[in-house]
Amino acid sequence: MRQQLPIAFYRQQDVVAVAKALLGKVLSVKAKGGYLSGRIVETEAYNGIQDAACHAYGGRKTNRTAIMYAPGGVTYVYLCYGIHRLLNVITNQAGHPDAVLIRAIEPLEGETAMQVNRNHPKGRYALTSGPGKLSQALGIGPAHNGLSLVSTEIFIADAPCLPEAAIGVGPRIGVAYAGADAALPYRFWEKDNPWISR
DNA sequence: CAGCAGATTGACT
DNA sequence: GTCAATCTGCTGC
Repeated sequence: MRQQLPIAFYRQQDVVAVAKALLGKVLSVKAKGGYLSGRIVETEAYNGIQDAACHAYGGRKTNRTAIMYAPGGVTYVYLCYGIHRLLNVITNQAGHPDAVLIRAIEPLEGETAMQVNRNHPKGRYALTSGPGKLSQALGIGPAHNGLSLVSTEIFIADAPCLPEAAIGVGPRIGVAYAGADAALPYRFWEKDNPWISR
């Protein structure tokens, strides 16, 4: 197993740089019978209080989003549409509610267990190719909200950054309501990887 | 307190 | 292509 990313990685101030750097790294979650893990192949950056697409836009703070104001290096698991859980990584210093949404991974360890979690084996690439799908596949739930990423429960292992030429860049998904901020190129993915979302 | 929309997905026309 | 599922939180009465 590779080494965990240090806490300093998450506390960088440029959330966009962190979102790009996370591509190719390996997300691991402890589960019954061992770890479930996968390469991160798609991310989105949410740039704190100045980003209209971010839950903490304008300094909003609720029970749900309070964890975003913690120092970087913890998880933020958000329940979307009352059904789907979206896994975020909180970045930057305390009081700066920046986050990186993990949108898709490529399974490495425990793919069979992920299929059991998903209970919907319709096509191999449907397993983890979306933020709600990957959370379900990894068994991520409310109990995973606010956990430290420097732990044995859930962590991200280091790996070489992708070459610039292998990274696709574009606007984020599902944030059309955010006005001008919806067009920002804050979504990153590994080109030609079949596990990215649609 | 009611109504509504949302960082999604899967089933159906 | 459309639409429902179902919880959080914002807006307005």
